[in-house]
Amino acid sequence: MNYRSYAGGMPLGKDYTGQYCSLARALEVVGERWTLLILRDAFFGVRRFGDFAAHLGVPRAVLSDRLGSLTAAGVLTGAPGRHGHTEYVLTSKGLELWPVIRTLLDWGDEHYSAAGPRRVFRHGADDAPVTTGGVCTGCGQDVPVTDLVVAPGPGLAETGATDPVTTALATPHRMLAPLHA
Amino acid sequence: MNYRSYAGGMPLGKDYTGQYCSLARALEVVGERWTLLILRDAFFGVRRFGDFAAHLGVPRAVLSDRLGSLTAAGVLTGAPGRHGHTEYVLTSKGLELWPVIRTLLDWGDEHYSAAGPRRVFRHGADDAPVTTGGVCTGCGQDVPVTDLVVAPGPGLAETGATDPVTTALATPHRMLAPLHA
DNA sequence: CCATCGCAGTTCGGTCAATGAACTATCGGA
DNA sequence: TCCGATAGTTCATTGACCGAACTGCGATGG
Repeated sequence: MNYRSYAGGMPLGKDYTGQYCSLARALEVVGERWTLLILRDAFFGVRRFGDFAAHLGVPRAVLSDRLGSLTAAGVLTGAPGRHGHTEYVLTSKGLELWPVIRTLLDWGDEHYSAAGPRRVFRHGADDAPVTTGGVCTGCGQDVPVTDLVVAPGPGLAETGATDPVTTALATPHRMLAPLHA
Repeated sequence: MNYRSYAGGMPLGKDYTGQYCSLARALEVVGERWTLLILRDAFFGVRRFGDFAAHLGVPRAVLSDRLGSLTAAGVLTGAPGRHGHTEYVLTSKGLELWPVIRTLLDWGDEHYSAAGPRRVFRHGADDAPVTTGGVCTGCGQDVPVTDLVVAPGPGLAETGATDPVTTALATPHRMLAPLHA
């Protein structure tokens, strides 16, 4: 059986036909090159095509394709924004991907960042660190991603990058808050 | 043996140069096509080249490349097995990827499996379900992946597949226990 | 001791996606 | 209406993926 029929075609050539596993289904949606990095930026508040392109260095054709696939899959929604430009915002289905990104991020910090985490996450309410599992070490509550603040960690190196996204992320920042207010 | 060496070049065309983020580093290791499915099978106890190939339907050249990359990255280790064949086993670094696979699996079950989870995970000691976060709903303990039992869930469809891995996974099975005893 | 079998991994030609640069389209404002 | 900024497309090149066939090796058995 061929699952190329979700929403008018799987993300180009990246399906896993024959795998009857929810991991395979999930990877058909978020498993392509660049996709999780795009979503990470979306969690950080990036909403505009040009900001994704500048921050990620992804070819514009690929970015266009990925934003379209994610929108078709219901992970992002393309709302008309302030100046007539489309704004790509995470849906509730997309927000549920946060644990995936958080666990991968932590694994990368653990094994590929000798100087410690590159970014740290705190509870906006009491500024205490939040564990991988999403529990605030201060108040003990389960913190939804909308209440998280991301800040530079000890392992974050100077990059010299000057794009708006990198600049905005150099200071603590509430997750999902749009970079362009 | 074709281990595309990690020193002197990231895994061909799959690097994310310029991204100073641990997510990008992690994706360079586990973000390529098929890689997470290979690791999922490794958690399920698959250790042999032919079993991976038969269960996943991945081209053998790609499988060979991925197993080599993962071994070079220290996620798998290639120990000589029973009959002179190499056995690919997860290292401790690889075991730490379980939360990543578990969260993705749950997201896929949630959104792409109307009949419920395709597989369920229980605590081997008391047979109670274990949450996404790894906590046993029976005893409340944090259950390491080595103490998990995976069993078919309500959403698991009949596939007609007859390969050894699919067959072995049709009944409850301790995670990481080798399929070929 | 040699033939055979099963499994591991490589080779190879065709196909398809990623890349990067240049180009076009569209909207808002002066 | 003209202009500048941003979004998204086109296109030739490069490289990864695919699938099938092939090679090589250790174990088995007559």
